[in-house]
Amino acid sequence: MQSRDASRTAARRVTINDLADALGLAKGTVSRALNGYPDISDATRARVTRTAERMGYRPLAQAQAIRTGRVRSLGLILNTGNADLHRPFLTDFLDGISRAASEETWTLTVATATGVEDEVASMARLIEEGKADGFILPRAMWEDPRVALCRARKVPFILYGRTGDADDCAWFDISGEEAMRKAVLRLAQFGHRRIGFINGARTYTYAHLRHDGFLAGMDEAGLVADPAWMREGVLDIAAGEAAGREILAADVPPTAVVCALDLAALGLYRAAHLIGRRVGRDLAVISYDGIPEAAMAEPPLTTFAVDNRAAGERLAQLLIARVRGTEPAHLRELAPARLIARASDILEDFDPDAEVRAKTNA
Amino acid sequence: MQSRDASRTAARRVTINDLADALGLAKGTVSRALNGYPDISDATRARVTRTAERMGYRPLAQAQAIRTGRVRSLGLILNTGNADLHRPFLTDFLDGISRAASEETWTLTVATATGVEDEVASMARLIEEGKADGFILPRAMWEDPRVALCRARKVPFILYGRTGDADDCAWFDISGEEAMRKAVLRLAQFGHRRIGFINGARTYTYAHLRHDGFLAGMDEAGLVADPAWMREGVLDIAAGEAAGREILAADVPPTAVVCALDLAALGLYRAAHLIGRRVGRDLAVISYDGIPEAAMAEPPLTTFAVDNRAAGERLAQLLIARVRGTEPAHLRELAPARLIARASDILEDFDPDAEVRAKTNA
DNA sequence: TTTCTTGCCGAAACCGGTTTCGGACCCGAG
DNA sequence: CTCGGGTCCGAAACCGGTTTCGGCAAGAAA
Repeated sequence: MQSRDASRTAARRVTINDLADALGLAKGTVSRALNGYPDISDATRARVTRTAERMGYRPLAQAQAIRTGRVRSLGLILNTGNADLHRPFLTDFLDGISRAASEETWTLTVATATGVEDEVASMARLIEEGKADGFILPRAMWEDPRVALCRARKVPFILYGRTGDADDCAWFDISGEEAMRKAVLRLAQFGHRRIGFINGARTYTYAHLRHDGFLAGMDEAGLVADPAWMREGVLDIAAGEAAGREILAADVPPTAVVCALDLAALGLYRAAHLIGRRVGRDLAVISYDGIPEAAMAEPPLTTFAVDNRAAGERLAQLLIARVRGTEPAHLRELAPARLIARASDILEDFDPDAEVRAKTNA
Repeated sequence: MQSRDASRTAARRVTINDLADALGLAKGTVSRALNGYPDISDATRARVTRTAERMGYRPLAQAQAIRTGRVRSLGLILNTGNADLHRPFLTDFLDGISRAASEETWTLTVATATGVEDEVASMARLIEEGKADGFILPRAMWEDPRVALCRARKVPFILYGRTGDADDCAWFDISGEEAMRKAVLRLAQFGHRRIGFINGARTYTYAHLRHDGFLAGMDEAGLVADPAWMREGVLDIAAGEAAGREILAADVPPTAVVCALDLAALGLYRAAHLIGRRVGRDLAVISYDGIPEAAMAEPPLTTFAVDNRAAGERLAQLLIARVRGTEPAHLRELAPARLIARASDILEDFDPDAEVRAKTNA
């Protein structure tokens, strides 16, 4: 009996007409009852919803969309050229988005692109075919062409990160600047006075923010940021190694380095290893991102972890609200990164005073 | 409520009615011209397509879908519980699918799930709301409930991998059995006679196939597979380490091990390290998957690499063909894995004869 | 010339929903 | 008893496409 039922319902789905017929109501009435219109009596509404449930009625998303203009789908373009996306970041992020979307019976439409212009083209296609109601824009850039496109087409969007001109932007971000500030203060508290900084690329907004955070921390600790210990534009391990070698080769090298990305820190590990300095003994490192490799590194890397699943969830929720009409100004959230204290930032035999003496002698 | 609605303020799009008006034709005629119906003159068709192009007309996907029953979207459910998906596998895979889909102006709808029953539920929802025309089912299982669902609902699907009862299944797979066979023959050629095997979990079809491939290779090389050197159900590094310790602790341990997954091999590295055996000197290892960590391992791991981007592309193409009506029997493809010979399988001072002597003496 | 094709297009139904509009019915006030 | 005002629902338009059906005109066959 079950199998016969299954095959019969598989052939034809339950439409709103079937429901209306079964209830003896007009299909418009059924629709209004289901969508919470106030001109339907409570008794009728209850009867409709109950029967709909019993008959297994599911409105066809695209049929609704044609009238409402909304497919209940979030658009996400993954930039293949972006090294970040190769990390587990992606699974968590997708899971968060998808989970929050499901909660509202929305879905996630994914496309990939190589390079920014390709990304914009993919978005344009999704918009033109009406396949997405809005977009999640990860890795916000300082000047973001994706934002320009959304503005021009008047398509809702939400940034993961912030952007230069964010007047009409909804966004969600992790406070990288706060993390960098805390990293500096933590190192200063351990007695470090010569603290370096390896930053990401300034095309992304986060690099500006983390830079500011680093400086704020230095300022607050009464320390001076020395350009000889600072590098930027570092996005992968190789670049991190190169930057690390430069910094560690300074006349007076830093005793601690803050990294804006875990990958940069992992590169710094290599650089230190090459010149015989040991992270966790001769050199303190605090980083940011919380990638799994950081825990596997030797010594395990102290880092500010980002919960990308939670971020994805929140982004999806905010974007749905945006599509439904909430003003962008009300859709801005900043969440903290969480410090995972491991072994890379505490030097076993570090003597601040020795550092002071060394500095004085020099 | 509507005036605040962000998506309603979007610029008005060019509809087929606008096109028909501009051309002085009936909208049905325009539709048929655009969709290649034979009862439209070439002259008219040319005029229509040209004007459509000029006016920037893009048919609204969901409006077409309501009549045709197809949204031109591929469904993909990512199982978060599956460790495989945490690897870069995912980015490449998504990129391949999305690329092939774009080629046909299809899109990719992604959902996530934890556990198999959740996965099936997510699929059901997408089907009921008509958000996907068919599904790509990665990591085919020997008995696959996702296949059961698709069969019951008569929804097209394609397997990445094979399944037990594949009568009406379209599938694409990499020949893991062939790779395992070649791995054994390669090791045998290097002089190994005691070859072990660490397999994945039998819930997945690939484990059956790779097991068969291993045995075929052993048979072909005139060698005997010893259960003492074989383990299965290994899906991550920890399990690989455990299996490796057991195998290497055998009375007569193997001189070489074939692994069905790189993660298992990486675990085996650890096990060998713990008991003082060194991969690449005392122990030969060949594996399968081609994850980036394999290249970073010490020594670099010889492995059969899978091109997941290409697989994604092909899967998308085959699924689209399936949705369009091609018989499943014509949609089955087997592609080879590519051997990446590195340093883990060639022992610097390996002496097969010494092995023979040792065996004889024992 | 008549009739039968054939090519080509218009008109309208249709898909499964949403939304607008108007009217029947009931109730209380005048 | 009548009239005004809510409540609640039916009917129909509408969304943007696809597909069916039928008819007109031109050319071919009789």
